[in-house]
Amino acid sequence: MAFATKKGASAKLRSAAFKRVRADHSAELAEDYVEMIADLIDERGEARCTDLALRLGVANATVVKTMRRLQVAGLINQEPYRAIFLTSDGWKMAEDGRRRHALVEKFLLALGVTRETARIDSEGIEHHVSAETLKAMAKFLARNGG
Amino acid sequence: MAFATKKGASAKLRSAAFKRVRADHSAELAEDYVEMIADLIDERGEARCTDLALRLGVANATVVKTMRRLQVAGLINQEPYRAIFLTSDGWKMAEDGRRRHALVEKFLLALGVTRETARIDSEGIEHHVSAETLKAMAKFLARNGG
DNA sequence: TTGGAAGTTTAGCATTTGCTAAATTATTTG
DNA sequence: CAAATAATTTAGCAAATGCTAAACTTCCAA
Repeated sequence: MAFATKKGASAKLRSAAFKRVRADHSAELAEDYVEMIADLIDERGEARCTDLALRLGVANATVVKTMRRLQVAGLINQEPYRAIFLTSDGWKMAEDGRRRHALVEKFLLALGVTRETARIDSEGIEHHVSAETLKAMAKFLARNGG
Repeated sequence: MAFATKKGASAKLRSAAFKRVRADHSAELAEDYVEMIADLIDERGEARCTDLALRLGVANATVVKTMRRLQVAGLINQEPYRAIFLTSDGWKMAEDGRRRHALVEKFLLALGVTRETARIDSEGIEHHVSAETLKAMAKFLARNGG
């Protein structure tokens, strides 16, 4: 090591944040898919791969592959060539996501950004907001006409 | 298609947000690495793979591989077995990241979360905050003792 | 009831991002 | 200065996430 400075302890603390971000990313995609499946079921009675692909902006085959992973993860159920259903774990995740998403979006609106920006930014932000920060956002909303 | 509902136009709009998130993710890693290289150079005079690996919580070989990509992207310069230097593009990215990062972290603190949460959440959030939202955060800070 | 359009799946590929183990180079020290 | 220690690189692997093209089902309509 070129410069013998203290490290180790502080570095380990620091690295924890990055590890959390990396872990978030794996969960993130599952959450987005599951949330959208829930939306489709509510809006039109069933969720189909094609609709998912269209809304997420990915290819059909990508959705299919992801569905297999989600099934293995116990979040959805699907028979070949049939519509997609959420398991109870899936519904729980979807509803958690929706709640968080809605709150972040409302918060951004209350902060004064445009509707469009709130919609886009909340999509990226929602997965990285801890329970504590979420609570602080809720408190802010309560104070500022949520 | 099972239920003939309007789609297409609204779906394309919707999918844009997800596409932005996916695009953000590719940039995100580069930004984290570059920002940390800048920190190391400022703190201790040079940036070494080992220190990066320690702080980011990844294996050494992972850093090396990423360095090659960053070099191809024109963000860093490095001779074999030597320290890492930022190009001017690299410095620009690092400074952008630092500014955004610091602002988001201060904003979270002003919102009332603990120091630790602000540190961790800002790490994940900073990459998904648009210029407009950033400006709104700055305005909030100006009003609320930033 | 059957033929074609629409939807789904499979196969095969690429990239990113991580890992461990082994080989190589630099540095420090006895 | 040579041996030991530390740092770096290479090689080879794996998983996640994306793609296109081709094959297969399903379903509606003539």
